[in-house]
Amino acid sequence: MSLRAEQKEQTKHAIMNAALRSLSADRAYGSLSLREVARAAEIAPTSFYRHFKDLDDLGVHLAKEVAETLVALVRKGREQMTPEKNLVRSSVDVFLSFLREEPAKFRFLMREKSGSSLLIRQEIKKLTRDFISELSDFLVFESRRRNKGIVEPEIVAECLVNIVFNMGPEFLDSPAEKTDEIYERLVKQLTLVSIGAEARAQSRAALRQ
Amino acid sequence: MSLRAEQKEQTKHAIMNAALRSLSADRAYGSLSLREVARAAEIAPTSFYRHFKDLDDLGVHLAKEVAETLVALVRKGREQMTPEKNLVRSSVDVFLSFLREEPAKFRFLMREKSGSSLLIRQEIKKLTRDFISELSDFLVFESRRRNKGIVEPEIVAECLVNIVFNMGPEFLDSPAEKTDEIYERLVKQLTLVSIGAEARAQSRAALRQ
DNA sequence: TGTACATCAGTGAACGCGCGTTCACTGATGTAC
DNA sequence: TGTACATCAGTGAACGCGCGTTCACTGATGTAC
Repeated sequence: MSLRAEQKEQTKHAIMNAALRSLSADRAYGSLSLREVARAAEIAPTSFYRHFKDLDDLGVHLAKEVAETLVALVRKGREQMTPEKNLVRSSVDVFLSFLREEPAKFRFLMREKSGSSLLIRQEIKKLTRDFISELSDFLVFESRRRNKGIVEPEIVAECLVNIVFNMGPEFLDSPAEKTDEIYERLVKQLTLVSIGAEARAQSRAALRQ
Repeated sequence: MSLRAEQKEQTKHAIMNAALRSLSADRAYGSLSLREVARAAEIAPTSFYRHFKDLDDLGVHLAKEVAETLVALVRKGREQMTPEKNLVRSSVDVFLSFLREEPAKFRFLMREKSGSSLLIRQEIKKLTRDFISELSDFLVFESRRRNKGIVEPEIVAECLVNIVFNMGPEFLDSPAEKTDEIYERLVKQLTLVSIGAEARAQSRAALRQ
């Protein structure tokens, strides 16, 4: 890549990071202004247009970056998985490390899931679908390894992802002393679904015999 | 109530309804302007201040109105419940009628749950807690009536509410021919949790014997 | 019931401000020979 | 390697616009006697 292209890429990422930084606890993406982002990225407002069509376009790129982070997260989760570890707890741990490392990305994801921009919402829907389908594959893989069956893994995966994502903001907003309680609540809810899935698989297997 | 007070109340509701109307599919509450709401309510921008401190204040009042609607919803659900009806399906039906009748209120609820205003978010958190606790009471009541146990009903209720609320936007955004598929997916997920809850209660009961 | 005064919901003009976007320009980087 | 030209990331000035908020005012409604 040429020097010029490298510098351009740098500025582009400076803009994206500036936008993420601006999305602190009390700001929705839709309330950011182009000038505000430019100021945070330390460029002239007009320079913004050299990299993105408008704020919507930037938002879509941010969503794609979040998607990449999530893909890496699942990979990390799979690697850290060992036969003796509790499936639910270790998955929650991986998710929590994501929350701690990239709170802004997670907030962006949750807020803009139902935010003002149609394009961003579509991108996030796509990313969520991909994440659910990854988890679904993983569930099938794990249930085989443990010689258990699983019925409709996509439904189970969607359920689990919903629960985990929904608890996320509560984690970020709560003081440190309450996170343990939320952690246990999250584990309990996921276990509930996991018990339900197992019970279903067993009754299905019993019928087959 | 005096004539003047009645007229004032009318205008106040005109403003609230105007705000809800403006929250169409692609608008976040945070992106509404005071002048825009005033225009929709057919009053002068300055008249807004006779009823609300600012847009945040209006948002909190909207959240309280949504809370009232939800309370009425639960009451309606309890009334429509008959011994022979499937618990999950009839609850979903009640929820869907709310979605169809008050789409704007539901969208407001989901969007501002993680929206830009702290005060509105707190109000919605409170309202959600109340709703979950209502459902939890109902679960206890129903499980007693059916001579079954239930373990940690609040956890189960929170789980169910998460799942139902999360599927809501998908309902509203999908074309009519896809709603049946989403309906079945929703029922399956809720059933999963309900099976999990039952399995847990049974194993708990077995241990006690 | 009538009168004189108080209240207050609703108003229109005006303010200063930050916004998104356009435009023509600069000057460093890249390219062709 | 040196030269002449092309590219294009970044810029500063300027535009018109809608915004939130203030203010002094109006006139219908309410109240006291």
